[in-house]
Amino acid sequence: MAKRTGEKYEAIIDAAIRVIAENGYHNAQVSKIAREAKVADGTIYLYFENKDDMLISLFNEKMGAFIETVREATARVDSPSDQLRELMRLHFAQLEENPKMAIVTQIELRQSNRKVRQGIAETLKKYMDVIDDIIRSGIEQGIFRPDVDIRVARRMIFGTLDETVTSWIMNGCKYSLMDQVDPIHRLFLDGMGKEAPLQRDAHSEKEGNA
Amino acid sequence: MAKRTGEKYEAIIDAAIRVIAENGYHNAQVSKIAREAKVADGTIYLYFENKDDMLISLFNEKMGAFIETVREATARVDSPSDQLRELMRLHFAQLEENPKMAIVTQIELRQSNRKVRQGIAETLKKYMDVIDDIIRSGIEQGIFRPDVDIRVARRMIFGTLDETVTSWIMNGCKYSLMDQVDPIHRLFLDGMGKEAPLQRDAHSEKEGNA
DNA sequence: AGAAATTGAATGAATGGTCATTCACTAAGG
DNA sequence: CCTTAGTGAATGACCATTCATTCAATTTCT
Repeated sequence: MAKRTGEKYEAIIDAAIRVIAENGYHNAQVSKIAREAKVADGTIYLYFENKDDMLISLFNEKMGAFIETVREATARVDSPSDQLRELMRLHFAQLEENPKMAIVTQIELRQSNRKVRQGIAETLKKYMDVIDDIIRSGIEQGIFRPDVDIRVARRMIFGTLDETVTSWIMNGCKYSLMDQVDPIHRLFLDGMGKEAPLQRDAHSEKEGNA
Repeated sequence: MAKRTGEKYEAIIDAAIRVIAENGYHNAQVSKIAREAKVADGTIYLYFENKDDMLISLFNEKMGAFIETVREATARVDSPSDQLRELMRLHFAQLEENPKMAIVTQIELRQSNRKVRQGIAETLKKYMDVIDDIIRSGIEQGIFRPDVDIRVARRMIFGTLDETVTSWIMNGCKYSLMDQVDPIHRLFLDGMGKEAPLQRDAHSEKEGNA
């Protein structure tokens, strides 16, 4: 029971993406997905344990492939700064190319229940690890400041990409995400502050505040 | 019909926060919220149009008050850099102080349907405006680089704070959010890159890339 | 080869459980 | 005695999941 491959397996996953993106999570009934996949309701249960399992598989299948792509692409680049840019480009490209997938992962799947979110979290963790690796080698190679906290930087990077995409979707996918790569990359590397060493040292020296 | 004030009104909202935080959005039945508020199921419909309306009111009520606090606090500070720090401190303080509220706004309410999210978006927009104002005056006062795109910077700021809080919750609220204020603030202002003007100019000068 | 038996993928109507919402009723205050 | 706030059992809509049934393909038998 619950085959995890085959023509119908993929047809169902792709249909689920379309149905969820078009109708929203709460209106994505199993029967609607089945109809879109040109399959009977019951067939879905030959390929997935239940609806949750289908959603988790959907995410892991697509996100897993994406992470592999990012791993390969960043491995082909030397500078961690460029690796970061490459990751951002792929992140945006992937979602810009496939807005329905973007809607599903950025908006709709976040409405899922605890179990689904747990199944998703594991895969997401792998993406975080890719980001961590880039930051770590940036520090080791002396490209990034040695005192950046990897976890803090990772949350900034992921949080910014995520918010950028969410906001893009919420505004109807009108502009190009790819145009944002360089401004964001610059912001990550150089910050928004004017070069003013004195001002900066003032903060980092006193540290404690009420 | 649908009074939007009174003792019970607040009791219901507070009960909803507790029930949703403890049971998750999908197990927060109206009857459970009513019981927690020591009120009959039907009473909820004297104060709210329907369940959605209750959730939207919950968010707007609490978030609205928070935004007002931030507005007042940042108005008492001159430097946009410190205004930004103040906003971050309040953002983290508010959620650290009230983890149940944090769970509801960061995790559970994101599972709501389209209508709820729309109701929420409007209030969230006001928060974005506060962030925009800080960035804008930072640029005007020459504290921030004149070429930062306000929208890009805003998404970085909000996205980072949001991801930081979500990650804090997902890991069981074990560490202090407040400790993150300075490292993040530093990252926003100075970036993660080592001071290397030559490297930076390389990017900003050529611009286009395949 | 042809007939008969077996398999199991696929079907989709029926089921059962869950909840948001309603409304006929009660109680308290003026 | 009338009004208003509050009650909670009953209702009805919704939907994931099940399972008896179909049917095409494959295997076994004569």
